[in-house]
Parts: sequence; C-alpha cells; structure tokens
Amino acid sequence: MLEPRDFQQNALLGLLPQEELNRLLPHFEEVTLTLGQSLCESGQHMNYVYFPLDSIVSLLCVMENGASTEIAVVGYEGVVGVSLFMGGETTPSRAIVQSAGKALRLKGQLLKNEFYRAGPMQRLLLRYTQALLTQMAQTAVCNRHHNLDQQLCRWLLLSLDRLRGNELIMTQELIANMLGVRREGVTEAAGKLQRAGLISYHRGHINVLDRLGLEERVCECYSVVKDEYDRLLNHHNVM
Amino acid sequence: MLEPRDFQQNALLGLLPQEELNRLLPHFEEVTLTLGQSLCESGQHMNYVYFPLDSIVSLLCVMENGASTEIAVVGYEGVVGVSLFMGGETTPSRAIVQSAGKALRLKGQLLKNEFYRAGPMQRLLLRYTQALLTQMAQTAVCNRHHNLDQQLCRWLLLSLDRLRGNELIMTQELIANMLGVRREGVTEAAGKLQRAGLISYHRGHINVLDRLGLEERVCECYSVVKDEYDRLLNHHNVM
DNA sequence: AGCGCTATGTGCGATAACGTACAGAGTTTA
DNA sequence: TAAACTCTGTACGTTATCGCACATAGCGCT
Repeated sequence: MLEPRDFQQNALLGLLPQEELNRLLPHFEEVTLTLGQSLCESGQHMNYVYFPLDSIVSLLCVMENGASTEIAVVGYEGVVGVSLFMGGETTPSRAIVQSAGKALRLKGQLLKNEFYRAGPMQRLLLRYTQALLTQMAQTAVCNRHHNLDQQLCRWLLLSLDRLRGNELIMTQELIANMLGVRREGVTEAAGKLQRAGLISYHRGHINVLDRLGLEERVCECYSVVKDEYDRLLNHHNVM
Repeated sequence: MLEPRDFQQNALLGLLPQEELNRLLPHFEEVTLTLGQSLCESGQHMNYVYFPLDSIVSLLCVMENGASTEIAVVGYEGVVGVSLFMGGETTPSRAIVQSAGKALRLKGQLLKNEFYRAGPMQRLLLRYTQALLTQMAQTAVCNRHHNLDQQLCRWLLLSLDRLRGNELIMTQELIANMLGVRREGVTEAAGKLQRAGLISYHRGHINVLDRLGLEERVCECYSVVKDEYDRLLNHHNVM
C-alpha cells in the first residue's frame, strides 16, 4: 500500500483534496519507467494513465518516414494519457520515457469514472490539459521562429524543471530526435553551451553548471510555457 | 429568434441532441465576423464563445517581436474559446478572423453552466478539444519537417474544408503571417501552384482549380488532422 | 591488450528560407 | 487624370540547417 506522501511527489495529485485522493488511493500502483520505454503508441488504446514522480515522459509526433518531434514533455507536474478522459481514447502521438524513474499508474477506466464525477479531479485534469495545449502551441512557434541554440536551451530547462538534480541522462542522438533535428546540429549547439561553461557533457550525461546562464540564452517560449503552468496549476487558482 | 436549422450549420452544435440545443437556443446570437477582427487577445478574458457558421478563425501564437504563427484553424466544425470551459479562462494565443462570415455566439458563463452539467455538451466539447490538440501537435511537426510548398498546400486545404466554395479571400501577406514565413516565400510557393494549374491567384483572391492536385502535393499532416477530426467528431462516435 | 560499439566532434557542399531592395501591375483616392 | 497605395513578382547575397563522410575518444567485453 502506498503512503499519502508518495502522492505528494506528483504535483497534480498533490493538488487534490484528501478525500478525492483517498477514494483512488488503493488503486494506484507504483511502477518504474525505463529510458526509452513506450507508454503509448500512435493510435493505440491506453490501459493506464501515468502520473510521473521523478521520471520524464516525452510526447512525440512520429511521421511516416520515421522522423519525429517532441510536442510536449510531462513530468511530476502532470499526467500521461489525457486522451482517455478527453473522450478520444487514442491519439496519433507516442509517449516515450525520456528520463527513467518512478510513476504512479491507474487503470484508465478508474480515472474516467473519477473524471465523470465532475468534481475536483475533473477541474484539475482539464486545467492541466490546457497547460499542455499551451506547451504544444508554443512548441509550434518555437520550431518556426527560433534557432537550434535557443531551442536546446528551452529543452534543457523544461527537462531540468522536472528533475531533482542537475544531471540529465540523455545522448545527443536522443535530444536530436526530440527536437526533430540532426544529431550533428545538437553536437554543435551543445558545444557552444559547454564552451560557455553553462553545461558539461560526457557520453550521455549532461550536467547543468549554470542554470541562470541558460535562462539568459533561452527564447521567450520557455517562460511562456512555465508561467502558464504556474498560473493554471497553482494551489490558489485550482481548488 | 434563430431557427433550429441555423444551428445545423455548425457541425458541433449539429451533433447535440435536440433537447440540449433547445435549452441554449434562446441565448445564441448570430454575429457577423469581419476579416481581421480579433475575437480574443493574448491573456485577455473572453466574454463569449463563438461557433463559426461560414466564417474561419485562426488561432495565432504571437511573439514578443510581433512575429506570429497559426497554431490551429477553426471553422464550422468547431468553436473558439475552449479555454473558458477548460478552466483557464485565458490563453496566451490570439483568435483572428481569417475569413469573414457568420458565427453564433454565446455568453461564456452560459456555456460553462452547460458544460458543468457534465452531459452531451461536455463530452462533445472535450472531444473537440482533443481534435484541436491534434491539430496543434501536427502543426508543430509540420513546421519542423516540411517545406513551405507543402505547408501552403496544407493550409489551403484546411481552409477550403471550412468554406462552401472554392474561393479564398486572403492576401499573400496574410498567409505569410499565418504560416510564420516571409511574404516573398508565399509568392514563390503560390507561383508554383499557379503555374501547375492548381490555383489561380489575383490580388487577394485565390481560386482553387484542382483540389485533387493539391491533395497530391500536400504532406501527410493534412490527412492526419482531417482523419482525427472525422474520427473524434463523427455522429456515430460522439453520442 | 585488443576488438567492437557507442558517443561526440568536425568538415564541406547543398538547400531552403531569410532580409532587403526594387519593379510593375492593379486599385483607390484626390 | 494623376498620385498614392496595395498586392504580387523577381533578384541576390546571407544564414541556418541538412546530408553525408569521416575522425576521435571512451567504454565494455573477451
């Protein structure tokens, strides 16, 4: 049986009133997500929704030729599987574990039942979905208007916000897949950050040395997304 | 007083059971939307939601330097103002009329009341929101991976699907703002389509001469979005 | 130690889109 | 009718990213 404090590790669940949480408590399962694991394939039904604790999940749009782009990232502040309660059951996107760690999972049907009580859980999940919408929109603009250097900063900061420490375990190849660019492009952009002393890079391990430095370089997209999450999912506004 | 058949012009309202519609019927207002009119500014509260009949509205992400990109387009199949019922009240994006025409509008509070009955209207609006989500995600990928020629085809087809005839009233300058590219780029891409006999172009009037030709040139993004709208908002699946 | 695999770094020509400038044609206004 | 304005077309050098090729370095395995 999970302890109440386990739930506080996920910010979304942490916002729920205790009685709502209690109803679901026995049905949660803690699972370990491994790097690269797929939680959802394009067009497939999901059996579970996942509330990350210290793991990070990327939502990817995959194209016919195999090229992909990350459209949003989900960590302890959110949930993977919004299409379940939105009513579509499936989405055309994939959910891939970008950073290994723990998550709480819940059977899709149970979440749907809770959602359709039209109480705090519904309000919360809808506000979260709107934040996700903003993240996707901003990703679209960023892809259009900002250069790779800035996009890499945005990606690093969004990931960092969802982790405890300052270390990311992620090869340049994988980052390139997320951003939808060439691996060489990431090498070059990351090289600049490394020479500027903002990060150190070593065979799949990125250490962020100077977070403020990254924030100076990043495009506005980062703070637009962050501010909107803060606004929509802050304790005062939600309940 | 509006006639029931007026409502059938909006596909979303057309999917609602009669009794649901009857409850709201007295509160709808028909309005004329003019080209370039703003229905919603970034971060502003919306007082109304709009159900387009024969008008088209673009959702734009505007950046600090004024550059913009369309992240989704809404026509007779949808509604402008999802942030109202999603709970966030505002969004960081703008809603601009891209093609003049009629729409039905409803006071935001009335829609929210209806939404929180947790009945057919809620189910419908949530499914629509998921479709919107897909459109945004696909826009992000398309911005990344496809060239301007293909994106223009996608944009023309998405607009065409939301219009009665084959004529679009839209300057190259405006299309460029939507796609987030240079006006000259649109001139060039449109020139290719014109020379190929697919469209004819004259001072803000585009006539689509060969729709199938456009569908042959367009990237997969168009059909991903269209298929997902069809799946999520088709009569058999919704109610 | 030696081999193979993986991750990173670098170089270079090709390409798409950019910024800018300007010309011409059509439309509106004075 | 002339002037002003709007929309479209064209040209050209610049830049960011791509695609490809290949070098180097770290790590694991035998």
